[in-house]
This record gives sequence, C-alpha cells and structure tokens, in this order.
Amino acid sequence: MKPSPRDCATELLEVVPMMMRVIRTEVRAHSTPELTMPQFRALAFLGRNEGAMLGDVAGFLTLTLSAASKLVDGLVNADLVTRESDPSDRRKIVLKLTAAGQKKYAAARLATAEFLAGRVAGISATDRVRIIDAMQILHRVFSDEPPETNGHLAKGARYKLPS
Amino acid sequence: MKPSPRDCATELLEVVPMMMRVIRTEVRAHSTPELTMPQFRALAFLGRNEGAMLGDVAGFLTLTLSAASKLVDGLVNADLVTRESDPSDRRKIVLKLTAAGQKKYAAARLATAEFLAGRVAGISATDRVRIIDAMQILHRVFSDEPPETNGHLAKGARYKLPS
DNA sequence: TATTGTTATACTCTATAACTATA
DNA sequence: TATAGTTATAGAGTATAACAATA
Repeated sequence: MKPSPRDCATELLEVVPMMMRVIRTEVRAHSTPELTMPQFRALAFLGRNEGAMLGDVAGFLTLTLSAASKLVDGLVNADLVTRESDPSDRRKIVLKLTAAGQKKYAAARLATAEFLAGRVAGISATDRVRIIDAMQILHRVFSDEPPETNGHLAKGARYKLPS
Repeated sequence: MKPSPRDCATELLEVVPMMMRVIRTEVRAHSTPELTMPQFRALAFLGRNEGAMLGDVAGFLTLTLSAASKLVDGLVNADLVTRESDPSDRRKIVLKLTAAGQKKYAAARLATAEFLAGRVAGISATDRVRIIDAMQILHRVFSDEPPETNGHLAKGARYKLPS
C-alpha cells in the first residue's frame, strides 16, 4: 500500500531522535575530554572547509552567530581550532583545525563509525543498501540549498558536503 | 556493489545529525513556549505510557536519573506533567500527562509531522517506501532490548513503542 | 548604513557526586 | 544494604538583545 507523506514523517519523527541519542552517546564515549555533537560536527565541517568563517559554521549547524561564537570559543580553548581575523576584511574570522583538532576528530569519527558499523553488521547486505539509499534520499530532502560561501573557500565554491 | 557496514555507518553519521537539526528546529518553532527535544520526547513517552515512573523516562531517553529528574521538574513547572509518589512504594514516582500536556504534545507533533510531510511530499512514492523501510530496519537495529518495566504499566508489559 | 562577530543574560541539557527516603 | 529520586555543582548548548568593529 502506498505510504503517505505523513506516514513517512511519523517514522522519521520517531526513529531519528532515537538514533541521534545512540550516536551522541558514542561520540562522547570515544573522545576524551568528551566532544559534544555540535563540537564534533563543527570539527567535521572545518576539516572539509579549511578557512571557513564563523558565519559558515553557524549556517552549517543552523546556529545563531552568537551560539556559534560560543561554540568556537570552546574549541579554541581546547586547542582544537585556531581563530584569526581576516587581514583583507577584519570583520571576518578565519577558522582552521589544529593538528590536535584533526587528530581528535578523526579518532572520534573512526571509533563511532566502527561502533555503528558493528550495529549494522548483523543485518543483511540488502538491508544495508536500503539504509544507504534512504540516507541519500534524505540527505537531498533535508539539506537546504547550500548557502553562498562568503568565507575563505575558493571563490564561487560552495560548502564541501560529504560524498 | 556491496556496501560495507562502514559505508553504512558513514552515511548515518552524516545524515542523522542533519535531520535532527531540522526536526528540533521545527518542534521548537511549533510550540509556545518552546518544547525542547527531550521535553517533546518525554511527553511522547508519557502519552504512550501513562503512570510510568521516573526511571522509565530516564531509560527511554538514555538519561541519568538526575538528568531525568530535572527534565521532569521543568515539565511539572510548566503544568504539562503531574508527579506523585506511588502509595504502594513511596520511593517511586508516578508521572502522567496533564490535559495541557497532551494538548501541547499533540499540537507540536502534528505541526512538525506536517512540516516533515511537506518535505517528503516532493519525492516519489517509491522513495517514501524506501525511507519507511529503512526507518523500520534502523528502529530495530538501534533500539536496545526494551528494559524491564518496573513502573505503573500493566504487569509484565513493556514500554509501548510506536507502531 | 549594513555586515560580522562578541558579550550579557537567561534558560535547558547532561553528567558526577553526595544526599534523602523508603524498602 | 539496595533501590528510587533529589539536590548541588559545573560546563556546554542555544536564544535574544545590546554592543563594537569594520566596510
């Protein structure tokens, strides 16, 4: 039988938060001191977009500039990120991962991915295909139009989104 | 080609947090005063499991008892939930939605589901089937064994999980 | 004046540790 | 002693409003 958009929405509303809990717990468990999800995602973004400005991070994470500023404060204090003002426009902030930031992100990501892989290792390859297909559909459906880049990325470039 | 468990994990790690941001934003946008996701999920749980005890909520949300206690504090203060001690074992706390709690949850849920439905209304019915199938697989993969009920639910019952 | 960030303030989220009350 | 919750404390997440600096 044909599922309505509402059926689909209902499933998402129930399952996504549950998965998120598991992922968050794992990310925290596999990093010391613990990375929160916003921190983890900010590091991922900066790893893909070296030299992004603060507003880029805020856009990616759907945060206010204020919230993003505080988030970056914490990352800078933990020596995971550097924050410098752009000489060509001193209102702008240039953000980069430190070596420690790259290492910490990679380690947390690897450990968490391995945990998740363990969870899906028990299902059939067919089911894994189903999950991957659905994630790719959802990725398109949920990602807003990528906002214009106005940071230090290559001119005209957009954010580098995974895969 | 055959996707590895790791491929699957990588997709999940990227897409789930992004979806979660969207869902959270919508839940907040469609409730006044705003419901946070933990509050929203606690109300959903109590709607399905009237008379659950605090530990049940903590288990469902993967929170410590302490965190759950504070969460419920807020819901009680907002008159969304009642909290009473169980006469048969006064260590235990019996939680129930108030009429306002039911109403507020239902309204936020409806509005959010409609938003999500709008997002998936643009894709094909086939793709919606793919999403629903994947969510059901993921629901099984990610839900831990349902913990024993020790609250006020029917004897021997387990938590009522959606669908 | 418009843009980019920061600071002040005020919540909630979440954990650990120490505690109370009950069984 | 073991179980169910609460309180104290602390750092992070997040928003709005007010501000500073730069263009």
